[in-house]
Amino acid sequence: MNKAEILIIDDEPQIRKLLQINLESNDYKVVQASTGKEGLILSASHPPDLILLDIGLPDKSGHEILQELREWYNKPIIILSVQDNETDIVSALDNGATDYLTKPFRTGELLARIRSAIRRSQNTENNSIITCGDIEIDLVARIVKRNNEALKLTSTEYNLLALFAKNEGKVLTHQYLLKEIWGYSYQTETQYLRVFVGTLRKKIEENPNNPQHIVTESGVGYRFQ
Amino acid sequence: MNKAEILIIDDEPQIRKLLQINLESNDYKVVQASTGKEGLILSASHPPDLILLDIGLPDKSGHEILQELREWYNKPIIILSVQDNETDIVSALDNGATDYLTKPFRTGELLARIRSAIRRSQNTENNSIITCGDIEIDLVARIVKRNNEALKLTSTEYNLLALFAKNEGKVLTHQYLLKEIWGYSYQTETQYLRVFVGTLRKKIEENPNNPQHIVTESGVGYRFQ
DNA sequence: TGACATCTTTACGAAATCTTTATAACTCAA
DNA sequence: TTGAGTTATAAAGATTTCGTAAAGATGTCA
Repeated sequence: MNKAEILIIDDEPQIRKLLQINLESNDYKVVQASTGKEGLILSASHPPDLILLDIGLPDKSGHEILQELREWYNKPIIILSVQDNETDIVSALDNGATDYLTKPFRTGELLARIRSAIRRSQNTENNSIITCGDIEIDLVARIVKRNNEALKLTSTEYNLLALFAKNEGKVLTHQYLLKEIWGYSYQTETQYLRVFVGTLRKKIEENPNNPQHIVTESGVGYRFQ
Repeated sequence: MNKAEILIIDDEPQIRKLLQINLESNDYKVVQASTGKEGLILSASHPPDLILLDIGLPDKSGHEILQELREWYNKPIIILSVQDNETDIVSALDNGATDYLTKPFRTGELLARIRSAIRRSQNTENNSIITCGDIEIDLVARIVKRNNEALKLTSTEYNLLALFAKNEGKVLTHQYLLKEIWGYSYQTETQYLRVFVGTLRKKIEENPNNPQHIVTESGVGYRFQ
């Protein structure tokens, strides 16, 4: 199998160098762009398997690059952001970013997220039965099983869980979840989410106080895994 | 035994070719149609054992084809859909689709779903008698027995029960049930369902107050098991 | 026509679910 | 350690959905 190819779009040479060394030593092929414009051209001329995009770029803001990319590019885009900029992260996720990392990041985490994003994008097939650990969701029969035992979920609980499962491993923002389940005008009702995530955890988690499936991403949203 | 025959209705030649190669190498006979209209004609002149239907067809929408097919064709119809079009999938299932796959799909999964759909349809076909716990339904003779004792059901009650039994374990939405039993224009008359489910439960359940066969899925529909 | 079976409609209490509120627990940085 | 911001949990209140009985409507058949 060929090496997976990763495009880095970041204006800081040190960061690019650091990423390059880490990624190449883990058997990825690396392409670099120091501006958003250059990144767009490179990705169009030879689409990479994954893009690492700094959201704080100087020429065009990273957000614009993200939107332009997403008009045609549907492989993973992982956002790099300085810490303490949750608004950036949330809006990037809402605009189709696959995942995010805050600088400075641990390389172990970086590699793990890259692996997971690439794996998911290769398994694009969208099952009508989704299995995730001890949880199994039959989207046609509308049945959820845990350790092969059927669970009783209300309609909203089921819809929420199904949405999570279809986006396994990916952070879903509060806004996105609310919009998908309750509708456009409910995007501020985050308390609904807390309540329903709570009841779901009671039903699907071994230990609801230490959830393994529905993980909280504070300030951003939730992640199902 | 003869080869099972599969009709592909899809406007993209590459997809048809891909499917054809995979299916033929797994000992299915393949017939192809590039438009919905052609598919309807072919299926009518020589009914296949299973239909693969692209929901995003150009001439008539796949949804219309599905509806027309389901007026007389009761073998499996598996929907092919592009990813991320949940509304399409849900409405296809409501209109009687057996299962669905999103493009791009892994061929292993495709074959598994085809096998499973054909197996199920042969069961209900050859047996013509569906057994479910203490309930036994003879679809040819239109006779229902409970603990080997014949039950007296009205025509509507029987139709409803037979529809449930053919979809054992699967949640059937109010919409779907109403459309199948009463017709397209009755999709909002959920009260009919309550009344008839009530009388059915009195006849087939050990304890109608705690139904084991016809389970209600609040806000969604009912499930037979 | 009238008896009978069946279907449709209405009404209302019961049950399930959703929404809201209150409060506790947690997290992170000053 | 405190305090602001965020999240979790429980429980009360509101709303929706469901089940049942029964009355009215329709149709069938002798």
